[in-house]
Amino acid sequence: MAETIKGLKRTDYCGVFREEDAGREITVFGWVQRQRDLGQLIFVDVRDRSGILQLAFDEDTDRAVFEKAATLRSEYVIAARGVVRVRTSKNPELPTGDVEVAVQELRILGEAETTPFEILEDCNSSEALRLKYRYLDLRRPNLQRNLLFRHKVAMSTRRFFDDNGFIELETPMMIKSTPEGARDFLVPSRLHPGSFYALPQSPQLYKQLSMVAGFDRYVQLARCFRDEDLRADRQPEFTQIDLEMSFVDVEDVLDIGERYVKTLFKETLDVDIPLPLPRMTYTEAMERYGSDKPDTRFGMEIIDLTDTVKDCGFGVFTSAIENGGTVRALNAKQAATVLTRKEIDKLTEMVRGIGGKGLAYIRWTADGMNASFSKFMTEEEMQNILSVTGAEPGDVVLIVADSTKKRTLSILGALRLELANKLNIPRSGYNFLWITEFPFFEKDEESGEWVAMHHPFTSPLDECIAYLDDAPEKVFAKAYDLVLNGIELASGSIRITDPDLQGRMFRALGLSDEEAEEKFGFLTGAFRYGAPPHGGMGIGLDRLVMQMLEAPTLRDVIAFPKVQNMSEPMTDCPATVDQQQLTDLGISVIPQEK
RNA sequence: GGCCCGGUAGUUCAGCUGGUUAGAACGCUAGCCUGUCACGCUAGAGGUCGACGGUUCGAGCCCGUUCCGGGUCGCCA
Repeated sequence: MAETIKGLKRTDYCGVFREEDAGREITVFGWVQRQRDLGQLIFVDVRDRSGILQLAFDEDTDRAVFEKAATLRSEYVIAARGVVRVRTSKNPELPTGDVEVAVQELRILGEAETTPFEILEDCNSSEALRLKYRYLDLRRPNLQRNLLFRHKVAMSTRRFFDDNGFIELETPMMIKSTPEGARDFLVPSRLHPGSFYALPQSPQLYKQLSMVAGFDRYVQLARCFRDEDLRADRQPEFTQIDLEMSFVDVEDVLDIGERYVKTLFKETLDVDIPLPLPRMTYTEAMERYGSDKPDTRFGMEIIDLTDTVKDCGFGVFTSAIENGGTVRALNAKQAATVLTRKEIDKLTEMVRGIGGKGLAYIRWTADGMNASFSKFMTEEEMQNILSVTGAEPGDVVLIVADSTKKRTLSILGALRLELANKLNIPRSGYNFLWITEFPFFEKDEESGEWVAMHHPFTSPLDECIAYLDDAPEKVFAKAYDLVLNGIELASGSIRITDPDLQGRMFRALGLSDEEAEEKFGFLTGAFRYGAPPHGGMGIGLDRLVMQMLEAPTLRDVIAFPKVQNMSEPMTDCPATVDQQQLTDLGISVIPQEK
């Protein structure tokens, strides 16, 4: 039977005690990390969120207290009152290792069964098990640290934006579904059978309306929802630092964004981020790194071989070029020992898996040079490739040819990251990069139609408006992403506020006036009553914290995350509901075929 | 939905070419122990080898199906 807390008040957290506290009478609460019973002497490590403190029970301890200490087991919740004293044998491993508490009063506030896994810093139990007992997993010091750090990030964020005149508004969680983009989570309406709310993918439209409403600067630590498959860096439910500013252009938003990043990293990590952050246009990022979120902590940039090989004898290269494509390469410096034929075959498989036709290579070892296409090339043509790629003995040159430039580049972008992993290229530090001037439209590979790359409220660059109707490929957007070490951290844009331009935008995307009115009439309607020019962005808080802590997955920085099949192992949701609940909502569930 | 990897005590794993009663470490239980701190020592308990079916004299091991978990691609304006 557990004892009560009556009459006890905590004086300190466990982790704070040092030698100068000796002699103090204190009371602590916590969980038993470990009990070491030496017969006439018992030590108990008690743990709370601040750390671990040793309790000591010996010949001077009251007999009843001593006997109670003997019954303590791991993870019991206890209260201890006693006097801090300097240890006879100190433990340099522990911040509190110079002291211990001679316990005068001990209470067992809650007993504990043997836990399914040990509550240890380096727990090697499977994540599946730990997620089922997430409340135990969260007791581990590393997750405690991660979530306390996340709290500090959130506090620093709110302080920064408050200091800069932003107002936090709460936008609704039950909104109108707009089926463009990611799939919405739907919430049925009882009062309107057959009608549904959606959970927001972002507060986009509401924050724009708050600009129309005159709040001028808005920020929100906003929960967002997307019904798409999970990844290590993607959860269906996530938090965005969502902001919007009136009377600004691209420069103003980037300025706030980078001053925020600098302040945050200084306050929480004591890391200096030099400003201004580097910038690169989307086109340049694709050409150099084959990605719109390049990891710039290492080089290995993409090399253009199109001119070099356009007249060569290798049909794979020349036909790609003749079909409007391109030939590009990576030079994996000094990789010949790691990239054996077998490894290159694996890379070829990977390339095929992501839509490439194949992978040509030159492997230059001590035994000489071996190229997959050498028999199609003259000596001079080979030499040209070597000189353009800067190849030297020990290098492996990997070449992709494809009839579309975008595919060539993105395959090499993926290959570049794979190579960095395989070759263990050192990557450290925090490399921020703004990616600017995104294309406005992209061609859907299947339908061949132009679709908006961002949401349709993104403003084109001023000088591109002229091309809107006739040359969509020439239209670039006032859109920008913030990339950190190859991960997209933030994304934003300057919005369209001119109703005429917005109408042209919708038409360019194939939306009829009626459809546009039906879907977004409330927004375009608002813009007819005086809309300030505005823009903003959303910063992924979870990803930001994950990067700052160098955590391998988002699950390490979210208290109660979902797993790959979008369930939560602890509560076992989603789950079926009572038939009556469905009836009330006017919903019948179609049995799913296996 | 496709592909890859995995599933054996509470936990992490080992288990040979298919062959007796499936092992180890940690944890757990009990006893001993006055300076431990991953305490030590002694003893003990603990298993539907994910599930189903097949091959075989014999299956943890081979085959098929299936379930579960992780990663990845599709997807994520």
